[in-house]
Amino acid sequence: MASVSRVLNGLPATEEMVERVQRAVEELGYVPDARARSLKVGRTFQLTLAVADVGNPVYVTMMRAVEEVVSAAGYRLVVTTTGPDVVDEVALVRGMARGYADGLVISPLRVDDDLIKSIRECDVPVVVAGNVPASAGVDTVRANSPKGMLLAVEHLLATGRKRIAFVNGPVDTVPGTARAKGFADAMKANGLRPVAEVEAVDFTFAAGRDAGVELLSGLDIGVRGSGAEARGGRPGAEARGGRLDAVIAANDLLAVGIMHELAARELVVPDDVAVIGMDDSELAEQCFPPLTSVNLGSAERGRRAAELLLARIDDDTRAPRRIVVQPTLSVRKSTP
Amino acid sequence: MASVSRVLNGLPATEEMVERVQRAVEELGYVPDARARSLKVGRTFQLTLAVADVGNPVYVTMMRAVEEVVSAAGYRLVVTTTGPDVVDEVALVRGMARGYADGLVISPLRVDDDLIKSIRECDVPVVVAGNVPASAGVDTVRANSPKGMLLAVEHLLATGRKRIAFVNGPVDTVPGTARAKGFADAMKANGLRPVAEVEAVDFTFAAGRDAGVELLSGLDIGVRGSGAEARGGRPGAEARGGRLDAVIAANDLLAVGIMHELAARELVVPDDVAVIGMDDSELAEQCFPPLTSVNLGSAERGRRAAELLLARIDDDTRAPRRIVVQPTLSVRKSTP
DNA sequence: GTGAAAGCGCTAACAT
DNA sequence: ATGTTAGCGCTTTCAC
Repeated sequence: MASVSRVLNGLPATEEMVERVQRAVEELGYVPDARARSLKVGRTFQLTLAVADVGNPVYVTMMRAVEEVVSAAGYRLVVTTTGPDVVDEVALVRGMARGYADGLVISPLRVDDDLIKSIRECDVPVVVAGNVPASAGVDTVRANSPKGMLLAVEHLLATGRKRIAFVNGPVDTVPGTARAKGFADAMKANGLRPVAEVEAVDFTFAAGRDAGVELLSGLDIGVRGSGAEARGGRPGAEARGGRLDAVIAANDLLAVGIMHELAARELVVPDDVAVIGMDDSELAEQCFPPLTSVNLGSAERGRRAAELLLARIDDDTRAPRRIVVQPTLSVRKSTP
Repeated sequence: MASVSRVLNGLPATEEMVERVQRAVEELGYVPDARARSLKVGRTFQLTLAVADVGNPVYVTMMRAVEEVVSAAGYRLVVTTTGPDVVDEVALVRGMARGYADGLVISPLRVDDDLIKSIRECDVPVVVAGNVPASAGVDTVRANSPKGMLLAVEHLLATGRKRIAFVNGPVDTVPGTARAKGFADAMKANGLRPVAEVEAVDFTFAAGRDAGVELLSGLDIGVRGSGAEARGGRPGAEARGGRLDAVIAANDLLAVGIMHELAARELVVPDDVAVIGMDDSELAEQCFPPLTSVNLGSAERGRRAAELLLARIDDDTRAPRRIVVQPTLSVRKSTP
């Protein structure tokens, strides 16, 4: 009956009809079928957020922000995981054409032409929370990694640390490349040369530990007092060429992994080595000592991405926008 | 054209037809509409996992496990957040009748009659990853909290600690009540009385810190050497009635929050106070010192819940099953 | 303001 | 083996 639909959707109806419908709905426990509805009206009132790894706390921050904006606008948010491979990201974007949702916010770890093509051709609006070339012509909200790196390096410099190592994630990822370049530029701008650079296999805690092993054994400073102490120096990170003051990690999970390897070698953070993470996720606050971290604005990126998506859904003719969110530094005990 | 449908679904067709369809699909970039399909076949091939808080790492473990089982069975998994309120859980379960997915795994924080009713009456199969009364007559996979508490208490006892405090989450939650009872029983079984008990406002890190403040100021041992040291005792946690040896927290987030408050009072874990968490989440491994934690089998619970859901979808006439997963203890540096 | 009827895109049953 | 048709449950004309 069409009147049921009208009443349920708040269209004009007589008082009596409203009551009649409400009673019937109550009695039968009737709930309209969302699939049939969306088939007819062409909208699902669902939005999808796709992230690479639910275990990465940066996505928690982002999810919360997206959820807030999206639910305020009357949409349901569902989250899916893509994993680290670009083919799975592409499959997800292609799959959106099946009509699962009215829009997609995707934070891709790896980007290739296929992915960009799939986004451009996608039947539903897609906003990328991350960095894709301007030529791609898609809505994006990205962080300013280089600026963030500069904040990190200059903070270390300001607190008297010059011998800096960098632990990056895989450079074949979008954040990996951005941070590699950002780090190199930031160091150069300050007349510094890195003590060491290590590339972790991915952006996880376990990879951070492995990278820590590589970093610290590579520098031959694994055991406190192995050299510096004997020569009367402060026990700690002594490289062939000099001390290791500080480590910058490409995200918080890597930073925490490294901190564990430092501890395993009895190196104290921040006394022996300072550590800076990136993302300023909940983990930075939770870890011990609390981790100084570059806030790349994941909450704001989530919010802006969600807003962009809603705007795009509203009007598909707008020119693609590219929003950049500026970083700040959250200084904590790991770099006093 | 029905033949297209047949080819795409792998039903018998002539070679030529298959090719003809494939070419057309390729050219047009045709993707079948999942809404229309599910409207017709009555299945979405999507499953939903609902959790209270994406920021709680225990759910990360569970999500991974559920995802694995579910995707192996050819389903898409989507994750939604309910928040801590039972009314939102109820709304979510009720909403499932709209046909968003073929089944639901829900890990409810709070359970009331309304929720149980909504689950029983739900048009799609629901499996509860958590504890609901047997009388509810729903499929459940739950942890054995009491047994887990016993492992924790007996481990502390075996490592020479008797003066144990307990920080629980809200007792009006399912895990909160289970752990309160489990702790009380485990202590009694070992002839112990708790030094202190604190109820955090929820199962988060921030609540853990607040609970830590309450615990440590309540015991008047906030500052190292405030009493014990003066009397020649080991500096550390001195209660009115005696020392505080150890803290058991109802989950890892609370445990980590407490560890921060201990550190703020210059109490060293484990030397001054041992700490045990529950859930054995990734955070237990990541935190420092690494946290001894009761593994309540969240991965296995996720796996079993997913399997139960798939079985239930297959056959809706089976009697409800109630699976209990047994805990183990992951001993780490926080309780050597 | 309400009922009747068409149709969203797909698949399953039927007819060829 | 393929084309035709009905219908999944809803919303939205279109008459009245």
